[in-house]
Amino acid sequence: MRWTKGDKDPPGGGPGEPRSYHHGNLKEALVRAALELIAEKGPAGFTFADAARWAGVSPAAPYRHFRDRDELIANVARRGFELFTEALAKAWDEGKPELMKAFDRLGRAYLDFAKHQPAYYSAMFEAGVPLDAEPQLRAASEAAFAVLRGAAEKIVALMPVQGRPPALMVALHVWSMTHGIASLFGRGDAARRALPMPPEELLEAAVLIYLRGLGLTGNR
Amino acid sequence: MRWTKGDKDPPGGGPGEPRSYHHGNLKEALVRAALELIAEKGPAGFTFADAARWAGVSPAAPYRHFRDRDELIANVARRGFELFTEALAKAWDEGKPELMKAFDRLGRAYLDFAKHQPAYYSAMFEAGVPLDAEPQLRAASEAAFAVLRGAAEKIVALMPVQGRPPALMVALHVWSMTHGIASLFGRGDAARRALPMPPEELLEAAVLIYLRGLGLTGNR
DNA sequence: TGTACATCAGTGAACGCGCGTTCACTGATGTAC
DNA sequence: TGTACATCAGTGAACGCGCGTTCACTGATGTAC
Repeated sequence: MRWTKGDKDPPGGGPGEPRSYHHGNLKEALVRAALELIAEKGPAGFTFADAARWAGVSPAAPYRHFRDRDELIANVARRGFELFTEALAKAWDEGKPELMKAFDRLGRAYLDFAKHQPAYYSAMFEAGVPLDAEPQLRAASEAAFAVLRGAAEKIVALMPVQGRPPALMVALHVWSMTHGIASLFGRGDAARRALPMPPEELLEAAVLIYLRGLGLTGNR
Repeated sequence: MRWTKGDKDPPGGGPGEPRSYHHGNLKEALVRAALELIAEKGPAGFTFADAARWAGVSPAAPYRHFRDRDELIANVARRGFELFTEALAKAWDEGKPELMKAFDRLGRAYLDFAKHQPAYYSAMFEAGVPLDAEPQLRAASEAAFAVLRGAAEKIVALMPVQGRPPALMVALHVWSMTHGIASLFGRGDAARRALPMPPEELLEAAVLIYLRGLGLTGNR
């Protein structure tokens, strides 16, 4: 799931670099352009022509790779979900070595992604991309949620069978809380509010209180 | 805090209606146009000229009332926060007659606003309006949060002094959770996910579990 | 190894369009007397 | 009550601009023989 420029990329992956008549990697360059431009001005803040300009090609060139701007953004969203899934799965690491610690890592990984990949996050959650705008987009989005849900299942299994809450509900609660914190406070963005504590701590406290409410003491 | 068309409005408040040379209520009509258009196509989905067309005036007319599109949206956001504050305060009703029930009403009012005033909600939270884009915008936004915070203070006061959590933190948690649910599931929008239960119930369950985690039993 | 050819990614010029913004203007309204 | 005038909200024509999209084209690359 590479999204940074690799060693073997030909020249021309970024603005201003000289290149031959054929770009050689324009599709990737357009995705990178979209990421740069979204990060700068939001998902609505750039045009197809902007992306072409950023990649150093003529305004007609992107049509060889994407039908239109929406298809480009949907592609970015799909890649975003794939990276997101990977990041979450890595943080969760199947709950090893200790479920509660792993669950905390999972939440932090979520916030971390929103903070450090704001362009992907924006394309995934804020650009209004319909989930059927691109093959595999829905599947990629579901895969990300599946990590959360799998974690919730293991957490819930710590509880006695009677009164055990549905894992799906727990997953939705944690997702909502985390997404809410990420949206309201997670980015350095001028429209957001200031916080008296880092978002990671706000989230950690919330999850601890929530899990205590479910009857988990948090010390195992 | 009127935002619907009142009895005394002159003709011309909406598209297609005949009117005299002077519109008479163009500023309000432009705000309504923005709301309609945001609801239809999102906060980035309309232009200043669109708003003028919707209100039935020439494209130059809006300049008598707003410097540019951003000022129009910021105005919508401020009005949104004012309505939001009013709706939340009314639902909370100072915790009467019973704190827990009132707190539940507060959460529902939040979701209700996001659902039934998606255009305002969008302008307030998703349009990227800087809080200093309009006089009173920041104050209006803080007033809304103050309702939540005041409620959290009363809830926290139910607990014994030792181990009482900061009310600010509780307010932030509830705000994040509610905003998260509203963003992910709260609107009928195609980009959003389906839910196995109504968002109101999802929120209610989350808040109950959370408050239980704080040591509140929920039966008083 | 060299040559001919097919493929295909990117060019650049062109188009119609709608937007943002300005301007001198005009017509409705309100008010002083 | 009527009239003259000031005010001001909205007009409509105009402008430059950048966008999305198309098109016949061109030049680089790969491959069959």
